[in-house]
Amino acid sequence: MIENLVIVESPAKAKTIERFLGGAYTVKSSFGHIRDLAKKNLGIDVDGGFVPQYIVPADKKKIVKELKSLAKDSQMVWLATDEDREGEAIAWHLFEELGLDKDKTRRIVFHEITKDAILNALDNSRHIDTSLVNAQQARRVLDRLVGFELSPLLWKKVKPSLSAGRVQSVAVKLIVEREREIQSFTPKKYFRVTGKFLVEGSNGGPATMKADLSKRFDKREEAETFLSQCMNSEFTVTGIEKKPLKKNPPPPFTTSTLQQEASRKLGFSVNQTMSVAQRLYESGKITYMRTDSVNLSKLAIGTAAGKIKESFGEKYLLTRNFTTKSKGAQEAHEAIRPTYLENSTVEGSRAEQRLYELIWKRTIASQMSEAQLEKTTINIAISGAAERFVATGEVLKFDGFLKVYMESTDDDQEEEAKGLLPAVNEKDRLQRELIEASEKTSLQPPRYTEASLVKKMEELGIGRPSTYAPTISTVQQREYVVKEDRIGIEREMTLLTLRGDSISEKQVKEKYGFEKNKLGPTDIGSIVNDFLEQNFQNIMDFNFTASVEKQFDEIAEGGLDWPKMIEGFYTPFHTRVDTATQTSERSKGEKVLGEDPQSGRPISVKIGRFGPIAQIGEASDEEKPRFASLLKGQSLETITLEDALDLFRLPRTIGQFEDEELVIGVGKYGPYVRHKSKFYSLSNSDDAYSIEQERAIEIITEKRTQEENRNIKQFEEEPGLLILNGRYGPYISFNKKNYRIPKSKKPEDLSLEECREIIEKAPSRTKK
DNA sequence: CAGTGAGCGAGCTTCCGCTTGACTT
Repeated sequence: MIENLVIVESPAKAKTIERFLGGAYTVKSSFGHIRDLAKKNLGIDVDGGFVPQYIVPADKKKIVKELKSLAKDSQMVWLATDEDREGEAIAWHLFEELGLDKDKTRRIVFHEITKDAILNALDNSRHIDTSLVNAQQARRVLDRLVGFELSPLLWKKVKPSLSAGRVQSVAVKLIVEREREIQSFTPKKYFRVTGKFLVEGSNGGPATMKADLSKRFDKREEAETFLSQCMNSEFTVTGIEKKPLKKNPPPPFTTSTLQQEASRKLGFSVNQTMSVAQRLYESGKITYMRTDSVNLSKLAIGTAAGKIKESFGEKYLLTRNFTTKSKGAQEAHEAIRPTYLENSTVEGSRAEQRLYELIWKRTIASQMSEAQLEKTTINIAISGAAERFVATGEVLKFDGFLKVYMESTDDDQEEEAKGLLPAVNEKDRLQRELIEASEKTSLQPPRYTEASLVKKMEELGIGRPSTYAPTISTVQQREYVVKEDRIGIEREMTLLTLRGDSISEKQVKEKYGFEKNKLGPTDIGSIVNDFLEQNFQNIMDFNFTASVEKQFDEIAEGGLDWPKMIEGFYTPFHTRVDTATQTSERSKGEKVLGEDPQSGRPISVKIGRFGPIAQIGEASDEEKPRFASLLKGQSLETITLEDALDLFRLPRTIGQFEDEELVIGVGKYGPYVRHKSKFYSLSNSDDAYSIEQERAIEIITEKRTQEENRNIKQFEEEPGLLILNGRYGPYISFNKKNYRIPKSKKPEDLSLEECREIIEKAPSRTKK
């Protein structure tokens, strides 16, 4: 007989709690939800008042069986699932599925895993909150209806295996809309003027002071006129202003902010962040990593305070509580923080150590005093001109929390390092060293990163901490969205410099549009988005989730009947699905670009069976249409008639080499040159349309020498063992497996014995 | 490795939100 059975959601949590409670309590976990809607026929009896059909999924049968038998032997069962909508529902499903006795079941909740919080929870048990459970059922049923009615519609109208849903479809929409903003963006050119003035430095020697002109010029002529005006001007300090500035530390991490900072500071993908955090959590080093709360337990704040005093002194200590600002936060857990704040570092993999350190610093910083800065602004008047120069500088008076942590931003524009300004006095005449007018362009909106998309979704109240990473993966798996690098372009900008009595001109190269690991829509992504926008505007509205959430809240408060709410949504929704099924055409993103000058037949693009294609002529024509696949980086939306025509210029013969033809084409793996029926990939900088014989031969010979150099060493006794030169340097190849060569050894000097030893000692790859 | 681009009409795909492994490379 068990005295007390406590059921929580997470096994790591169960372990900790059992330690706190001791022998009279057995703590087990449900591993999340134990029941879900059946997958057949929606899993909802739509006509019978939206009655959900719940089943225990195959992978949950074992745990349900185990819990059931434990519960039977227990005097009291404590349902200690999270205190939010989902947690309440899990408790209810447990109650139902385990066949619990109402008199021997208690519902308890706590927001932090501390001994006090848990003991306190045991003293304040309650019953299952049916209204809250109903709100969850409404949420679940609505998501199923949307997902399982829209997805099959897409299979019919666009392509099999596609999907749509309340969350993912809006995530894709964000990406599609941003891309369109970028495509329709016209950069504005302007000239920014900066001046450098000679002043006396702090050590008495000469120094320069940089100042920006208060005005930008749209045209080069205006900038030039201004520079020539300055030739004879005097520059006088007309005002010095000093302002104190305070900076507060950011709140401790939530899932979303952790993903953002790990992306910016450590270059982690959201998936990577979550799996590293999971390992830290499982080994007891951090608190739960899926949370929307910025709250810290009293105990944690106390430990942080002690650590701060000890390491930095009382001056650096300022404890505070943060409150959440994000929409729909349910705050069932604490913020993400180290379990033991006294440990500033931990053991583990490099990734674990780095992420832990980030979490530790952020948590500690959140309880430190504000940073104090002094901002200085110096105004400089120009005789004979209405504009003025402004120099700004920031001096750190007291570092406060900045001693341990500085938050990063997504801003691509580099903040110029502003330091201390030299000491100048009002009415000082400044000597001009030079004045520059440099051409700039306004920046296009940035594409989303995984983490900045999560941030946006959180702002809109779409998705939950446990779903951010999976959603980002889903939209990429469906091929609605791709994560890729954009090389950008290099362009020339004009730089005008006034020095002495002359103005010189220079062309400066500047990179534009370079982006790494950014998200962009695919053609399918855009087509699906437009199809959904056209037929289901309400669901695609960024406020859809917020408005249904409001209704879920009413259900949770007992003021609204949940099947009624669902009916109100479903009736018009289902009608729209029916209409779209009957009336809307198949969406292939077809678009006529113009006419083929040679044949006069129309040129169009669309999604074909194997992806986007260009087409000359129509299927109904007597003469069959000609087809060509679009190249990587081209899209239905942006391809021009010229680009499409170019596609039909391949394959083409560009000359001869060793008595055989050189043919340029584009295949599944990109552009290639074919020679003697062998294929050689072109490099990124080669252009399939303009590449010439000479360069093609170069590519071929390069590849040949590379292949010759591939073999470093071979052994007669063991012909299957090779020492090869690969992309990442020399390695050993044996039995289809590759082995790294220790840096201390020279690959060409290795003996067979040494090779065997390396193979023996190679770590098994399944190890974490 | 380097192509295809109609529809014979099987049987499958799909949601969001809770949780972890069990699998590969």
